Amino acid sequence: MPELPEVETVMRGFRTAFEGQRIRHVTVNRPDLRWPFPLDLRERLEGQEVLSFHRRAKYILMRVGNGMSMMLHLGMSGRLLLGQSGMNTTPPRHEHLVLETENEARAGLVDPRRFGMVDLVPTDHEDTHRLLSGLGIEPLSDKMTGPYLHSLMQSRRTPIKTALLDQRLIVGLGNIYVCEALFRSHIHPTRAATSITLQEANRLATFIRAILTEAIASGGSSLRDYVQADGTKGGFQDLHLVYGREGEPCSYCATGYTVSRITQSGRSTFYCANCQK
DNA sequence: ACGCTATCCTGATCGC
DNA sequence: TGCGATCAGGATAGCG
Repeated sequence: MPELPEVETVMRGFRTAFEGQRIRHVTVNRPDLRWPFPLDLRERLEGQEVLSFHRRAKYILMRVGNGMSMMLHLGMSGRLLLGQSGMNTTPPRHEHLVLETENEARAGLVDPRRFGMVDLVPTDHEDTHRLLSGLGIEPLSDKMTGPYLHSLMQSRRTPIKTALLDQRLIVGLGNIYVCEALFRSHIHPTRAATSITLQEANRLATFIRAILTEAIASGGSSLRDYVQADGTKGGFQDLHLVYGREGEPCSYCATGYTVSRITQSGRSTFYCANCQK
C-alpha cells in the first residue's frame, strides 16, 4: 500500500502524537508479521521517552531514550491508527501491535495481510540494519539529480519501470508513483533503463520530485484502506493521471488515446501508448 | 551476477 | 445472494 508520501504522512502523524512522550504500555497481539517481532520489543520500549521520528525509504524509525530505534514498515496493507487510550472501543481486526503513552496517546498497527515488519535496531547503527544498508538514494534529497539518476539507470538491464521500483537504486517509489512519473516524463514504461537519455533522466528527476512533493502536500493517495494517521483520507488519488485509469482518455494528448494497462514483472503498469515514447 | 517468479497473507471486487 | 477467480500500494528468497 504505502509508498513514500503515505509513509511520510503516517510518520508525521505518529510524530505529532508521540514525540516527547513516555511509552507506558506495549501490547503485542501476535508473534510476527512478515518476520517475528523482537522478543524483547515490549521491555525495550516500555518506560522509554520517545525522542524523534525519521523516515528512511518506506521505513519509519522511532528513536527512544535507551539508544534503540523501532523500525516499522507498513507493507501492502499496513495502517497506523492514532487515538486516545481508554476509549473502550472495540479494537479493530488485525491490530497486531499497540503503543500507549503516559499521556494516553495510542497507536495501533493494523495490517491484514501482514506483509509489514517491526524491528529494533541501535540508533547509532540504523544504517547497518540489513533492511536499510542496501537502500538507494532518497528521491527528495540533494543526491537526486538527473545526471545521477541517469548513471544509476545505466547499470540495469531491465525496463525503466522495473528499475525505478528497485529500492536498491532509488527508494520510496511504488507502483502508483512510478506510473505517474513515467507518464509525466513521457517515457514509455517498457523502455530499457539503459536507453534513458540524460535529458530524459533530467525530466524524470524533476517529475519524481514534484509528484512526491505534491502527494505529501495532499496527504498521500487513498486507495482502498489507506487513511492518514488522523483517520482522514489523503487526496492525491484524485490527481492520478494514469494509475487505475485503464480505458479513460489520456489527460495529456487529447487525441482519443486511452490509458493502457499491461503487466510488467507481475505488476500492473498504466500508461498512454501515444504520448509516452 | 543478474533478473525473473513465486510467495508471504487477507480482503475487496467482479463476473457468472 | 453466493461463489470462485482475480487483483491489490511491497519486498524477499530462490531459482535459472
